[in-house]
Amino acid sequence: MTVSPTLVWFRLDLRLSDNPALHAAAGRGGPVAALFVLDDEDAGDWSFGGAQRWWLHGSLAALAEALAKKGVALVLRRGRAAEIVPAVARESGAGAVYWNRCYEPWRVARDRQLKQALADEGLETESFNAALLHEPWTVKTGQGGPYGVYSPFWRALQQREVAPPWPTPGAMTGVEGLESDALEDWQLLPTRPDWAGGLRETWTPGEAAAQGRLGAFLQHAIEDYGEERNRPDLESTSRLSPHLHFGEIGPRQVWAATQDFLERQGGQPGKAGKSAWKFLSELAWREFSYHLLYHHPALPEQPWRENFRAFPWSDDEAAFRAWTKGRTGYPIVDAGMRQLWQTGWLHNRVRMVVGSFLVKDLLIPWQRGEAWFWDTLVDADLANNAASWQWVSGCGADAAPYFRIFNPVLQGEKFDPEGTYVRHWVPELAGLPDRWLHKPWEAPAEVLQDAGVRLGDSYPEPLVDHQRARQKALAAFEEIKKDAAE
DNA sequence: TGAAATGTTGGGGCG
DNA sequence: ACGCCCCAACATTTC
Repeated sequence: MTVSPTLVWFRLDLRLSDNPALHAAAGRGGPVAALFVLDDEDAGDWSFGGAQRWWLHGSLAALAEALAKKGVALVLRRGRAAEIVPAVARESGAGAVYWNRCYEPWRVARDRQLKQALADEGLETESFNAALLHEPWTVKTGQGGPYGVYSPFWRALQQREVAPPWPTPGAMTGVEGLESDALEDWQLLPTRPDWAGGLRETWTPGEAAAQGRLGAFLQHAIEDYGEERNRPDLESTSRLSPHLHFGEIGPRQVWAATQDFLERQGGQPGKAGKSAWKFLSELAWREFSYHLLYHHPALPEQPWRENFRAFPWSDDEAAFRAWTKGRTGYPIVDAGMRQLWQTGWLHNRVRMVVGSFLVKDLLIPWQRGEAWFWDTLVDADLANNAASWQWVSGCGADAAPYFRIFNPVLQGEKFDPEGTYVRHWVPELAGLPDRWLHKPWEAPAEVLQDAGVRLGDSYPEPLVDHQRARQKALAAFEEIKKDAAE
């Protein structure tokens, strides 16, 4: 008796290893069809941003090639998943449709309906966990609710066993004759202008590159991660975020590989061991964000702390534009915003600095920063992006206290002490001595002249005075504190 | 996963 | 020798 084909619907799980849906499809025994749907219409405000589209192109090309080697063609379709998935299931004669779960609210709602619709057509459906260490509904406090504070969440996570990764399927039988869009026709790559040069230089999308990143990190950087992770001038972080976002590598794989590293250390509580656990705790922040989003679907739009709805934001369009362009006059902020624009990525420490600056120095709503990051980050991830902006704004779950305002000068001096980061991304300041690099407006006129810096001309004057901006922010926060008390 | 303001301490200069 | 002041260094609290 022949087994009917299985349709695997790929989404943010663009890998063959540790892919439970694909693994189950291969194990079911019949032919396997693979589908990716460009579902912009379903996504509303949260369809893939520009940098993500660039990445998606490369990732889909890599996935198609890897699947082809296993005997399976990747079918590309564009439109509403609720129509396309059942249609491709019919076209392929599938008896079952498998996919890995996503946690964006719009996907959760859509997929639930879709699953019912497929079942109504008599198809077997099953969804799997490929994106998280643990499902959001399985991690509960002693009270039985979801965690709202990171530290106890992380403690709870450490008590749990992480499931091992699934093996990569061997050769499969494909389904012939399914029509597919051409990837090029989706026009995911920018053309006029082609702003993706820096992205191409910086990144290689795809599962193989993701594994390469992880391997290189474990080999060269993880030992010093604890001490150097906050240094944007060093290559001290894993840079796995876009690979994780698109599911080119899964968190269980990262967890398992890091545990292997820990075992090779012989379980010693030394620097390397502490660093490795620090790295895992960052993976747990990703997990925490996903759980928050799952339990609070309004996270990307609404402040978690409700009194922040009354916050007296400013709507200074010119200031927002200066921030996006990296022309605020604060070197560490500008360096970060330019790194983001050119490479589609930003060091986490600098994300906090530029985020604090937008929200607290410029008093611009965090949702605007969130939207800019959504469009420009290759790793733009609904859960991480929303949770992190709420964190830095002081309105999120377990957020930084509202009065925690980053001083961009001190942050620059502390985390870019030799100024290599600023000099690289803000070359017009490269000639300044270290002493003035992070605060050029305080430099004596002759120092500026020697460095070829003309403030207000070759490099902007500070957009705001940080000390005064800080006082304004604190006063604004006092306003909503009163509101909360009433 | 801050920074600034304020408080405390202790060494050294000096009358 | 002693008390006084200054102030850097560190600690605590406040925003």
